[in-house]
Parts: sequence; structure tokens; C-alpha cells
Amino acid sequence: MKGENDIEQVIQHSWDLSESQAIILQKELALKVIKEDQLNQVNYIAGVDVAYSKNSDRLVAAVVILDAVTLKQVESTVVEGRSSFPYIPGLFSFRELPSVIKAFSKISITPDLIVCDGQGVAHPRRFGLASHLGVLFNIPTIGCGKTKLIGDSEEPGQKRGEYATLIDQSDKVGIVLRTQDHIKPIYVSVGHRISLPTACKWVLRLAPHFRLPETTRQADQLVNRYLAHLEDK
DNA sequence: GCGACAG
DNA sequence: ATCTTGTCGC
Repeated sequence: MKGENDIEQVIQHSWDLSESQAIILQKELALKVIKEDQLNQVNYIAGVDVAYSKNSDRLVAAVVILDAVTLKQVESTVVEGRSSFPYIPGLFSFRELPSVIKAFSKISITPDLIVCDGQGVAHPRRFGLASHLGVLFNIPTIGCGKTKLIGDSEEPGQKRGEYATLIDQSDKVGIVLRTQDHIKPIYVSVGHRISLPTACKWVLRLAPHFRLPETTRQADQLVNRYLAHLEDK
């Protein structure tokens, strides 16, 4: 991938930090997040996911690139890795991003937009996984979680496209969006270089028939197939 | 002290 | 995230 930031430099980014160092880094990098639209024409959209082994510290990370019109895969890659950082709510990106970045380094198409399986600014320090990836690559990203990390909201209406505002400490940090009639809503937030309304528009476009966007669904099945193949072999 | 807590 | 059976639907 040919990001606007030097990928070698991104890979050099130090990931072996203590919990307190990671929090300090998040606060610094959070200042760089842009919550307004700065997208080029969106032709290619990336989806990312990671699956973990049940009986070892092995993991599998995948990136899929979809055509923005057909939502079909035009490129994909899978890499193996090991969990180094533990799962700590609020520090999730330090666990997943090292492997995700390796996967991106093997991709030839530079996506115009990345949809992440996790929050963007709907985070205690306004710097979730999606924002972290967006700032490192300087590419527009959307945070799209299946459950919430922080914030409160009303129950959105039951029809597809209806939503409620997610609020934390008086900040409007995201949207609880119903992508299918009568189906549990998802949590959409700004990652980087996109506005919340535009992020919702894209998530709805990417989820025409299912609860989750095609980006995460396709990346999800890729890592799970690969991990299963790895486990019984 | 108690509850909440992305994947 | 992962563990886990049957079951409902296309």
C-alpha cells in the first residue's frame, strides 16, 4: 500500500509500551484527529479484522479491499502474528494494529476509506482503534463497533437508517445506527478525516442486507477461514 | 464500594 | 475475542 504517510515509518511505530505510556501516546495522537470530510472520490474501501487462536497466542489479521460500487473484493491479504499486548478496554489498538499494519503493507491498492471493527472517537480519550489507524496512515477511517465502549444514548427507531446520538461527557461521540429493520443497532463513530453524517451514509451503503458492513463481514470470514485451516493442521 | 468495559 | 446445539431461513 502506498499511504500518504511512509509505511516503513508507521511500522517502526513503537508498540511495546507500558499501559501508562500507551495512554500518553493516545492523548498526543488524539490531537491530530480530523472530524470533518477530507475524502477523495471513494473507489476502494478497506475492511479489517483479526481472529485469535483459542489455545495459543497466535492470531490472524486480514485486510480486504472492496469496490465501492459493487462491494465485491478486488484484493485481500492475510498475515499470521502473535498477541503481544493484552486486551484492555481503551487500549485495544495496541493489541490489534501491529498485525493489521503488516497486512496493509502487503496490499497494493491504497484504499480511499477504511472501515474498522471497533470505535473511532467514541473512546475515553477520543482515540479508538479506527482513529489510531487513520492518523497513522493519514487515510479516512470509520469506527464501526458491534457494542459500545463508552457513552449513552436513546434507543433508535426500529427501521433501517434510524439512529440515536451517542453522548459521553456532553460530547456527541457517535451514532447508534440501525442498519436493518428490527435488528440490534451498531455503533458508528468518526475515525479520521470524515464527518459523522458521511460515516453513517457509508456504513448504510455498505450494509444493504446485513447488520454489519460488507467490509467487516468479508474480513471476518477471511480470518476465520484461515485460522480454522491453521488450527486443524 | 459498585458497575461498565471496542475485540 | 472464544466456548457452544440446535434451529430457523434462504
